[in-house]
Amino acid sequence: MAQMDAKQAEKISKALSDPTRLKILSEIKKKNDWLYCVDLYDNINLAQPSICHHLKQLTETSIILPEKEGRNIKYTMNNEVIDDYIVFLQGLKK
Amino acid sequence: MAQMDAKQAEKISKALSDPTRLKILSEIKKKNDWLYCVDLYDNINLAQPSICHHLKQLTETSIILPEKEGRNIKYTMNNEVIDDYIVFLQGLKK
DNA sequence: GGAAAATATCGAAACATTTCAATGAATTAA
DNA sequence: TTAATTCATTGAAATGTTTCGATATTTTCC
Repeated sequence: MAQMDAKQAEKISKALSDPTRLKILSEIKKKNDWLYCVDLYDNINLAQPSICHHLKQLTETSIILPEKEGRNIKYTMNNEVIDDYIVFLQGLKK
Repeated sequence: MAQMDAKQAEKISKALSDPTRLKILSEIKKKNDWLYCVDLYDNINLAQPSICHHLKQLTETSIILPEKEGRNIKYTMNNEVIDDYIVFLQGLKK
């Protein structure tokens, strides 16, 4: 990703503006590397399609990266996107 | 503000997840210090109550700080909140 | 005090997001 | 190949956000 523009920053912000999605990110962080989708069903009190919906928003913005492993999917944090977003935020400051 | 928790980060994210609000922040940045509310009516193609609504969301989260000056209100960026938000984001990374 | 200017509030329409039950698709294991 | 497991999609209800016209509030200037 080059320089993040306002439209991209808006999308990242929106992806981060939901308690379930922040919870998912903290679960990934807790796992330290890869989090399996299946593990979320234990920790998040929502129906499976809802969790799937939130994961989609996080993957579509590339905040997390999915990897298929058999019939499971595991996710990892994409630090680059967060870093680019931080650069954008720094640019807002006076 | 002490350590920003997930609930606060969610609110900041939501405040930043709208094109008009990002535009307002870039206008404040452009002015380099203080932006007058009135100046936004020229640069943003929305009715006055809509702009007022967006300013409210930015002030309620303390992303910008208002100051009354006669019958005008001027706004400045609150770097601290952005910095605290950035610390929260860094904490999401692996 | 009365008129003008700047911002805020209210209420409703339009639009977007979240949630879930039902169902589909892909993969594994028996 | 059949059954079980995991994730994705669809469609609809509930909820939340954005927008604006109308109107209220606050301050200034005459």
